[in-house]
Formats: sequence, C-alpha cells, structure tokens
Amino acid sequence: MENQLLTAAASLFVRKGFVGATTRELAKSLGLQRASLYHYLESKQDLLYVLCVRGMNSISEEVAEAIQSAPAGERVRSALRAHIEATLRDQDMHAVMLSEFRHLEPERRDEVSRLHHSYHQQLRDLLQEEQDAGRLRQDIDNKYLALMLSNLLNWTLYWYKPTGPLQPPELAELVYKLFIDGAKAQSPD
Amino acid sequence: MENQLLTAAASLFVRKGFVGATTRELAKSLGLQRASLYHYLESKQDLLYVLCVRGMNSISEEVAEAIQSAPAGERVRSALRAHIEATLRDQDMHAVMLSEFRHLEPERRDEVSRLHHSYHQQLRDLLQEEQDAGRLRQDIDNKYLALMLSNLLNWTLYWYKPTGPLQPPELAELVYKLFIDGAKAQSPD
DNA sequence: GTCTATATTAGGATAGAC
DNA sequence: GTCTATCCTAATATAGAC
Repeated sequence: MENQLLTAAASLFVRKGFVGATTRELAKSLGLQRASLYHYLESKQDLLYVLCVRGMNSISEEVAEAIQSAPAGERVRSALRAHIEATLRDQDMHAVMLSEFRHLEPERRDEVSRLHHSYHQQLRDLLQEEQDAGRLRQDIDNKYLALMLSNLLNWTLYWYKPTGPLQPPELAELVYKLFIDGAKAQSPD
Repeated sequence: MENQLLTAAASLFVRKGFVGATTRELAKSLGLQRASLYHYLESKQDLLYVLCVRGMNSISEEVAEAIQSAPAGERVRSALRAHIEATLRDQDMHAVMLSEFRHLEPERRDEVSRLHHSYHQQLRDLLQEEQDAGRLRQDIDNKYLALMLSNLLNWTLYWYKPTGPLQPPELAELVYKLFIDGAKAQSPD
C-alpha cells in the first residue's frame, strides 16, 4: 500500500479515532473522490490493519537489532533507545496501532495481539537476563518490571511533541535514567 | 445522572470506544428501549462528559487530600497510592476519561483539558517541592519527571486486571519503588 | 486510475401514545 | 418513565462510465 495513503490515514486516525474517521475526509486530504480510495484498498479497515502490522514489526525488528549489537552492559539502554526512536520516527502510526487496534475484526486483532505479545516477551527476556546477571533488581517480578517499562514507553507517544526541546535520543536517555536509577536524589558515585 | 447508567456507559465505551458505542447496545444492557435513554440525558455525549468530569475530579481531590495528610517524607508515596487507588476503583470510567475525552465538543473538551492540566500541575508542584527539599534528583527537569510519572500511572489503566494477583495498594507500592529507586540492582543500605 | 451516481445500512435523536 | 414508530443524516462501499 502506498506510503502517502498510510501517512494520511495515520494522521486522520490519530485525530478522530478509527471509527470517527471518515473516508470522505481521508479522500479530501489526498485530493481524491471517496470512490477512488477503493482502487487502493478493499475496506477502511485494511488501512488500520496495515498500520498496526507495520508499526508492531518495526519496533520489534529495530529493538531486536539494537539488543544484538549492543555490548553486555548496554543492552537495556540500547533497547529503550531503539524503541523510542522507532516509535517517534512514525509517531502517528504507532499511536494508532496502540489505541485503535482493538477495532480490527477478531481474526486480525488476534494476529496483532500475537505480535504485541511476542514483542513484550522480547522485553521480558531481556530484563530477565539482566536480573540474572545481577544488573537489575530481583525483588520486583520480571512481569511487573516489563509492564512498568511499557508504561514508560507507551504513554510517551501521546504527549511527545517533535517541535519541543527534546529530540528522541535525549528523551530516550531521560527515560533510561529514570527507569534504571529512579527519581530519588542520587548519592554521588 | 444515575450511577447504573454511568457504569453501563463506561463499560461500553471502554469496549467499543465512544464513537463505536451505540445507544442501541447501551439501552439493551440496561433493559430499555433506545428512546427511553433520552429521559435521562439529552445526548450520548452527555454521558462522556459526566464520566470525564467525575473521573478527573475524583483523582484530583483524593490526591490533594493524600498529599495534605501525609508527613513530609511520605508525600510522593501517598500521592501515588491515592492516584492508583482512585483510578483502579473505577477503572472503566478513568480509562474512558483518558482515551475518549477528545471526542467531546470543543467547549467541553477544553473544560476537561483544564481540569487535566490543573491536576498535572498539582503533581509538578509536589515534585518540585521534593526536589527543593533534596529528596528527588535535580538533574532531570521537573517537567519531564512529572511526564514520566504520568506515563507510569496512566498506562496502568489499560492492563491492570482486578482478578490478578496484585491489589491496587500493592501495585502502588511497586510503582513507587520503581519511580523512586529505579530498576537497577539495589546496593544494600 | 479517477470520476459521478447510487445502493444499502445504521446511526442519534424526536414525536407522541400510554 | 417507558414504549412504538419514525425522521433525518451520514456512513461504507459498489456500479459502471471515461
């Protein structure tokens, strides 16, 4: 599917939600008549489906690559950075994926859920290895460590403004610092 | 507005989204005909509006109360706990408030935005005081500390299951630990 | 590949009886 | 306070010409 179409759809779905977005407005933003859209797709839902699959795959692949190529002590930092850079590079698509995928028909929704679950497991495995290596605390179950990391990563998509003072790599560094060291006043090392 | 109606609406809006939810299904879940709903409200949007205002106010009030009544060193813990208990006590309402308030008409949306902003400022002020008192790190701007705390608190609404092993106070303690001390292996105090 | 015209369905909301 | 019947609008999607 053409990138221009997907970009326009992502932008529209972010603003109106998938259900509230109309093919009228999508066509208008592309300078087409409604009917012309159906040359490129079979249904409005196809757009959401492609956005979700591409979004999920891009995170999963970039984070896997980042983990593999990082030295042992830097895997978490590298993963967080890759996640944040991937999602903010295509912020609309990833925001749509997160908040609208539930509107897919059951079969496709399950497929995206599996991708999501598999990525979450990637993160859990990474955190587990770091716990085993003694670099991460072991008094919090792996499961909750991963969920709280997801909290930190996902909600960022809803407030980050690329026009603000922070660029994605700097934001990633902040998130990493907080996730690893916490917010309390640091004792001098 | 009657609680039974609001509870049914919150549950429906969580599952289908505000736009995707139909008055048909809402009426059915209450054992009424569609038209009968309009004895209690003027439009479907009224439901969303009431849910948003009640949701925002309940957090704001309970957290303010928690901060006031806590001893100096315990304010952040107390605030987090109040926030998490308030939101999970009425999880559907608060999830709807967070993800659906953008579908309010502009005037009402702005009103809810103001409530939201005012609560966020409450949190920032608290964090600022703690930074000034030397209890929280000062190398991360207050603004980002507050945003990352929001990440931790908000996204939780989307995965927490009351049937799981953790009760809200226990989850609050986990979130507090991570926010304050971070995930790295703890040096023995 | 894009258009005009239209089929079809379903939504929110209202009228007015009981 | 709840009902049946209906209005009105707008949505997705299709047919078929150019």
